[in-house]
Amino acid sequence: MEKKDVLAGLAALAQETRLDIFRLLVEAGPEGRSAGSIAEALAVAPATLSFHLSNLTQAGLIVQRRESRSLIYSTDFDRMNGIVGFLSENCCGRSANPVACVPICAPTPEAANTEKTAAPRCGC
Amino acid sequence: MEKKDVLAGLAALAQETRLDIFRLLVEAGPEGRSAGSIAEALAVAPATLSFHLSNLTQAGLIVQRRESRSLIYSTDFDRMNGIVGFLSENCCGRSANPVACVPICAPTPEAANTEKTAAPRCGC
DNA sequence: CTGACATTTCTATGATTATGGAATAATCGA
DNA sequence: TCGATTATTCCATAATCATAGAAATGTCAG
Repeated sequence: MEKKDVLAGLAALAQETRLDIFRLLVEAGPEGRSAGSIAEALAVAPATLSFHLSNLTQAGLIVQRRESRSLIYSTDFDRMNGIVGFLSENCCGRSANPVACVPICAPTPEAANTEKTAAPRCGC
Repeated sequence: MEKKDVLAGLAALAQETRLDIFRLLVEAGPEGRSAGSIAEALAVAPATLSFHLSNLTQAGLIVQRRESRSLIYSTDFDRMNGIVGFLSENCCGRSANPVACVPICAPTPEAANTEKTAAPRCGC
């Protein structure tokens, strides 16, 4: 994960409407939701929603697929995890006080087993 | 963790200089670094650095303490974890496909034992 | 092909943010 | 107290971003 990608992701999430959209899609899971359904749920004007969806998509946080006349959006969990991993990289210089930094973000043991290429995480 | 706090945190991190500062402080751990040391490491003008440090502090991501003439800054890991937790709340409607959302951010088993008031995390 | 629907792109406006020079404030050794 | 050190606040300028109306695009049913 490169810094500019992380910056784009954080900038995308640092806006109330987009944060609402993202959380709605996290909740929706892999099935996702249509643009119209999101617009209705959040009471946002279509043009405004489209602007934000485009922003989130360019940041790589969500992906789009077409289903008939609707465009369905869903979150890209890998990208999200990459951003979190970037923030905790080299935590405490990879040593020092474990109390302070262990919680930041470590995969669960089950997840670690099935994981392909995990980004470096702070386990200190 | 309230939405406005999460937004402030994300907005603070969504800026290159501040992201650099934050990561430097994550690496430094609980000991932290002085403003001057940060300015030198990142080659940022004092007024500009101060602006960004103030921003990060107001967002609650870093804390300040005085040590003689220097102001020492260090990260607030709890706040960081709260933000990550907020992003993954209600992941996949608390059920559904575990493959998709498990990795987002779950505390390690050891951390879970010693934890006081953990924010809700996505373990699906 | 036509009309209805779902969503995006275009465009203009108003609002927020980053930068760094200069001045100010806090701390400390002599 | 004086001067040096460390860092912040003030200020003006330049740049970026959010919003939503109107027009355009893509999809489909009949």
